[in-house]
Amino acid sequence: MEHKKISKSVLKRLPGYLAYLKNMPDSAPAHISATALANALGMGEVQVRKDLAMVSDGGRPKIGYLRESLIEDIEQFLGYDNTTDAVLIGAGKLGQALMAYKGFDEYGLNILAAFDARPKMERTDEGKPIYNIVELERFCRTHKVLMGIITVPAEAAQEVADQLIAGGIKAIWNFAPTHLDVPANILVQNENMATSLAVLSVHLQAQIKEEKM
Amino acid sequence: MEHKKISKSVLKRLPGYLAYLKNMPDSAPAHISATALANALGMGEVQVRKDLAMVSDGGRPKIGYLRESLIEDIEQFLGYDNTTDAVLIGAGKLGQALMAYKGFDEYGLNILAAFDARPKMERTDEGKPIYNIVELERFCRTHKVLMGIITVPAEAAQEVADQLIAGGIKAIWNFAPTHLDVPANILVQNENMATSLAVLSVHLQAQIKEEKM
DNA sequence: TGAGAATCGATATGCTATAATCGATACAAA
DNA sequence: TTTGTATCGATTATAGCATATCGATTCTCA
Repeated sequence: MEHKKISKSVLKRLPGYLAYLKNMPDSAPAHISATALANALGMGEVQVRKDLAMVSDGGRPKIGYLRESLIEDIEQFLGYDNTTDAVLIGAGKLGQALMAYKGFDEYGLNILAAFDARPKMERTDEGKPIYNIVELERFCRTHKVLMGIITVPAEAAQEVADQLIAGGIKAIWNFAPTHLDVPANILVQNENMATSLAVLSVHLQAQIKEEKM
Repeated sequence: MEHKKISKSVLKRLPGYLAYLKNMPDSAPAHISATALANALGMGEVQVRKDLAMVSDGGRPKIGYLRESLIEDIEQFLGYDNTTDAVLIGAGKLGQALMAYKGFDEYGLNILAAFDARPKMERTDEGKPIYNIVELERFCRTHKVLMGIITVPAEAAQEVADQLIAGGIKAIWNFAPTHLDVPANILVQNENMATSLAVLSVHLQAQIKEEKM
């Protein structure tokens, strides 16, 4: 399967399919149709079919997709088959929680080390090293790290981002609730809780208003 | 300012404006133009203007918006001015990290209590109670809680969601990497790290490929 | 007081994503 | 072998969103 240009919306849906497929019991049939997937995830069946067609060509009428190879195709497309190294900056509660999360292996993500302005310990509970932030740039360069995860307070985020970029990083996963200014070729993925909260909050307001009527 | 129908894309951008406005030093001018905002956040100026027009009408030519009242307007629109109560289920590392996050007050979110299948302590470090999950449904009903935050492992997420809904909840903030099946009037906001990772991973792959050429 | 500049708000255009439709294909059962 | 059905894949339509343009407004400065 060749890599075509893919839209971000499609890209964001793929992990959902993947998770569902992987969670199916082995006892389930070896084949699954786009229709079945759509129903299970509450989506339009056409959309699912189009999305799958972007990453795989194993779909057969009346049969569907072979689950095993579909999983493989999606994982390969998402690059989960070869691991990428990352560093995490900000060993606070959120940072520690991320370091402790086992599931990242599954996505081909390997957090090499954490950095902090004032490290409180030498290693995380999982045994990963925590360095002083002054080491950051050099570490990134020598280990050829391509991804940085920012879990520092908003005030410090921009500065950290600048150091990461100086260290040769190409992508930033930003958990700080602030906008980062970066060169065009650097990707910033904001994991901004504030935006999610906004959606929830507005929904709840509408609900309350409706109830009163 | 009346509440008009608003698209989700606009909604998701508002918190960005809000954060930027709030972070401006008091020494900055009292007025700010949509143009200035756009430049600061790296967006199109027309888009910013349209977004702001949805929630405020205080914009004056040559002057811009009065910062103070613009902040108020956005906050009111997002419902940050009146607090909503929430419960959190899953007092693991991520759950604890969220409980510890001070910033939620700012968004009008108040986490009343945490629940866990096997509580390891009676209170969080911040003094919020941790109850056994069997209490969940009753608690939600008696306290008229409208929002649930799910930070349990994927396997348990659906069951927790069902209990929340039985308890009368209207919105779910889901941190578990799985799809939740819920009635149509319940809003599920997925904070799915897997989707963000997918975007990052694909970007990095493209970068690597480019470099080799 | 009048000219100029900056900004807003509204309208119009183009694009992308989603949804709907239709024919083609492959298996199953008679 | 033939017919029916489920599913895929391609094409077309629709809708929503982003971008561009233009007139209207209001402040500043001479």
